[in-house]
Amino acid sequence: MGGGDRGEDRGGVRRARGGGCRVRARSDDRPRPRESRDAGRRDRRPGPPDEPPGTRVPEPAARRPPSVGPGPLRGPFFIRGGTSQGRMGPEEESGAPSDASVQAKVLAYWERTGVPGRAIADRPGAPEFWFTEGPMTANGAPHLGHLISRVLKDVELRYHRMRGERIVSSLGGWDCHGLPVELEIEKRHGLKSKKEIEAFGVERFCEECRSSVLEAAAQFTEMSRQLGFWLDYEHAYRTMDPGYIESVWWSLRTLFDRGLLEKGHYVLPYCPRCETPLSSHEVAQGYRETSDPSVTVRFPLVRDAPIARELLVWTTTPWTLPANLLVAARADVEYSVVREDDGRELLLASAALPRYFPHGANVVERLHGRALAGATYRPPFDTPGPAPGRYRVVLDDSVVTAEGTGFVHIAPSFGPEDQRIGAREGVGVFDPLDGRGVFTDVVPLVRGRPFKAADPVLLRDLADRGRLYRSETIRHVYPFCWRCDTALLYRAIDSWFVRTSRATDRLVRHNETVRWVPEHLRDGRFGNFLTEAKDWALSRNRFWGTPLPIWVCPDGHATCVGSFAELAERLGAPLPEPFDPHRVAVDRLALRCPTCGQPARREPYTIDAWYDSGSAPFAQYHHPFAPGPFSPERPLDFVAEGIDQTRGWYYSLLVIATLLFDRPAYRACLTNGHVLDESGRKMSKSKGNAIEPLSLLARFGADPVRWTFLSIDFTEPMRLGETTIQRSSARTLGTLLNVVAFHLEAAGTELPPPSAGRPAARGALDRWLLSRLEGTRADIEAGLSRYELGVAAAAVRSFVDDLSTWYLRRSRPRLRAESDAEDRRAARSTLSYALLGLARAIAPLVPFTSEWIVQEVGGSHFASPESSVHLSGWPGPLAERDPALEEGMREVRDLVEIGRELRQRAGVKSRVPLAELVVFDTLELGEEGTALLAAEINVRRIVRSTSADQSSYPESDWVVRDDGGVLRAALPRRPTEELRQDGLAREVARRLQQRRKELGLRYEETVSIDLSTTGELAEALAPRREDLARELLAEPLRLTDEPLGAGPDVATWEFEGLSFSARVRRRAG
RNA sequence: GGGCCCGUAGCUUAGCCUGGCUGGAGCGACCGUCUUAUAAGCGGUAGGUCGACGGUUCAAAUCCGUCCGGGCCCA
Repeated sequence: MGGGDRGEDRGGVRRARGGGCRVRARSDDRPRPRESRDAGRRDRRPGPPDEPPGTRVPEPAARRPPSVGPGPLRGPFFIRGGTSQGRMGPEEESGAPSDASVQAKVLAYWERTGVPGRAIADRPGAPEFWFTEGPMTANGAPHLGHLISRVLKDVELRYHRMRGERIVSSLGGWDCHGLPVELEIEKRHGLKSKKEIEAFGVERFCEECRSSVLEAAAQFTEMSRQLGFWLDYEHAYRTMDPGYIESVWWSLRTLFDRGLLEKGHYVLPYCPRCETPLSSHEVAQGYRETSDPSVTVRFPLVRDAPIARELLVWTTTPWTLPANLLVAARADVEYSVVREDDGRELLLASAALPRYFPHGANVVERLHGRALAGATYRPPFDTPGPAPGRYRVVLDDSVVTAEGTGFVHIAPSFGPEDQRIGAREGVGVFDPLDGRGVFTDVVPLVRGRPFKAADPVLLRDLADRGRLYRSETIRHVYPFCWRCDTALLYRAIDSWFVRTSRATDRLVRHNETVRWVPEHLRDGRFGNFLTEAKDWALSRNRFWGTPLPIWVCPDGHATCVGSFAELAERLGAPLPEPFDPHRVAVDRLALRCPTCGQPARREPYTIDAWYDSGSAPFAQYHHPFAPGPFSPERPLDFVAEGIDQTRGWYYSLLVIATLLFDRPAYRACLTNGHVLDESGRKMSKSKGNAIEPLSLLARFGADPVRWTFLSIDFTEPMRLGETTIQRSSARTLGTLLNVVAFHLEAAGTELPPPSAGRPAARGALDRWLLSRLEGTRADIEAGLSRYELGVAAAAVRSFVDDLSTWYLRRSRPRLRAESDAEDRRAARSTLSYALLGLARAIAPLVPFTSEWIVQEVGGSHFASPESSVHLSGWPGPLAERDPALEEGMREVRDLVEIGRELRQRAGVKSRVPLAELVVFDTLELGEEGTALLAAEINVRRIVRSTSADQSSYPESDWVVRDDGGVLRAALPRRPTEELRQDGLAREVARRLQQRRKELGLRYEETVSIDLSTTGELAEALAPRREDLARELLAEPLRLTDEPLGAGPDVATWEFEGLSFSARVRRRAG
């Protein structure tokens, strides 16, 4: 869409392939041009582009960032029914995979097996979810704004697809027409004006526009591919296609017949460089602060009196003074006559006196505006020449005194109010500018000067003639062309209008039915805009756009053509084959006026490209000329774009739906804020702080980027940088990947089979995890159903946290070979089940990570498309919720925290066991809860006490947690001697484990250990030698009091005044 | 000049609609800690006029008003 890439460079990477012309008459069934077929076939090739078919992606290749930037044209990448090429070879050795390697692997799998095409395949008969992709401006390079709204759309579309719904439609879309594209071509050929374009050749110019669009589309498609944004790009709609244009014509004809499309001569914002008027919503995109003259000019009254009187008139546009025809005053405003030292008298509003005479003025008379009505004056320049009624003071209520002098200079060509007043007074118009905003011969003084450049010359002339009272410069906000950044001017011009002002109440009413996210937009920014809706200036004096299908005969009868068939009929001849309904081809066609029979010529306009994009819901189906699922009664269920589209696509969609079908355009509207850099500044190429989507995706992978957008509040302006992405993705996605990696490694070949189903979990920890899993699934479902994506993300974050820091932490021994077989199986199947369930529930959010988990934990290892999570349905309830259990576990975890605090206060490290923890008056923890608590804080037993009597726990022997007089728990200050020795053994074991790790030993590898120590430590170790050996997988573990001597495999440790040394050796074999 | 949004610890923020528990949490800092998944986890410490002022109320981060600051949009 047009609004997307304001301020971005348009110098996209140019690819050598020319744009094949796809244009043909609608009856034409010839195959597509070669180029797009080639592009398609390319991607049909199995495996990643750089690999021969069917080979495994080697590790190093997976670590390399996916290729971006200049490269071969990829073309549409979602090919339906792609072939499967067998499985990918064995899994990586060990350790958690990086996001980038996950992404590369999953992407290759999808493209090899055609999963995306199958996932988005049409499902006739299924419940429908109506959506339309806002057509992307096929121009310039994608930026972060494109990226984020595509993430939001993709999440919702995936969710609804998983629910079994039929997405109407899943087509991608390209906004092909309009100034952005034209500017690109102008730049490429150094064209400076419309005249030069005409000399260049309009047909050739349009042809270049067309191919430029096709080239730019490739970059956007690549971004979507890397992001995992699944739409049907192969059949993407394009606003320049003949069928699309015919649908737009049909809609314009409908409006024309209803009297809602009319020609007028009104003052409109006008870009002198582009030589075309702009619509108010385009102007809205281009305001910025600038410096302008602020001048006050003397307008001498023509009067029959000895004392000269002069009106003071203020303006910020001196260049409009040569077009002055009237001065407006207000009847009920009081004006003062101020006598100057030289005897001349000045008139200005009394309210303006402080601004002009801060130190007081010699006011000789006061009068009201009405007394001045009809007074004549000498104009600042005499260019327009005399005519009846000119150069008079007229009265108008639009005059204000908050700024200026209370006298308003009226140039009917150059302002909406001016035009109205001029028309009322019948003084005609006078426009001394040509189409480029350059003064013509009628003002010799500034002939040939662009309007702004005339200011200094005109001011100097006024000063020379003593007519300039005051000249200053002000900073104020002024509109500039949103595309070429030229200062706009307001001028009267012929234009075709869509009469939106006649539908204001319906626009407002329809908007009230929309679910806006964030909600405040409905009645706030967007709602306000609707209530002041002005007529939509539709026509553009340009080349590359949908031609306005209106022909006018010399008598002024206008004929609006609503289809190609009608055009042929009115032409009395078949249309040329192939027919390209763009300028030149269409301009050539002269109709016979149906009213008077005279030849009629087409109005030489194109239409606002925003009208094209607002027609997308029906025009993408070539409605009403081709059969399709579109229904005039049904609004879209969902659209999502950036906040800038409140004045862009959201608006044009609503206007067109209202005028054409008298219904809202969409039911829900998800809107994201702008992306700022890390210090809160706007991103722009010129500032060098812009982040390119493709490089971002290459560096971090799609899911970390997606996750970041979902985790921050995307409805407000977002600060975003690399650290933001690193942090938010490491925290949740990184943790999740590590949980999976741990599970896979610990389970090894004993990974539960994929068909295992819901485990019959008996243990509290397992049941707790499943209960939490189901709660999470339900929260995600609720969030996505209400378009509250942040709610879904928060639920995932909290679950992953619990999964990692509590379930896995407490289950590590169970998951390894250390526990009994049944418990081990229970833990593994529970974890597998939870990971697979979670993966399905987060598939819409992080499709790559989700797919990887399902493939690896599910055991299908990227073998077939059938196993893809994205072809599975949205999960129903995954387990029983058990609120009491969740609450009990909360209590256990609270007590763990308390226990740790008590340990810290007692100064006893966790690895030194203590005899007991006494807990008071808490929930029933159950046997398992008690065991978890005891294990986690390393006490031999938990004692539950109901007598909260502090005196039983003297401070000399106990540390006590006391919450405002209520005892929670008590812990002995010191271990018993035996426990202390246990602790010492732990110290030794911990250090030797560390040593094992340093030596790079795997868990199951056995070692031989010679351990030398004396005294207290030897005493502690001797009786615990067997346990120690088992734990360290040491065969043998030899204890000695002889020094071990030196050697590279001997290490010595000291702690708490004790020391030992050990020789740890890997056992051969 | 108008409209909308935002303002809570150095940073990111929850809580505000529907007033009441000691204003929670994450990052960062510091001290300590964890028998080997993690850029991790855990305990503790420091860090808050909840933008300012006024009002309503027994009670205000929360409701109302005014103002200040920032952002976006419009004129």
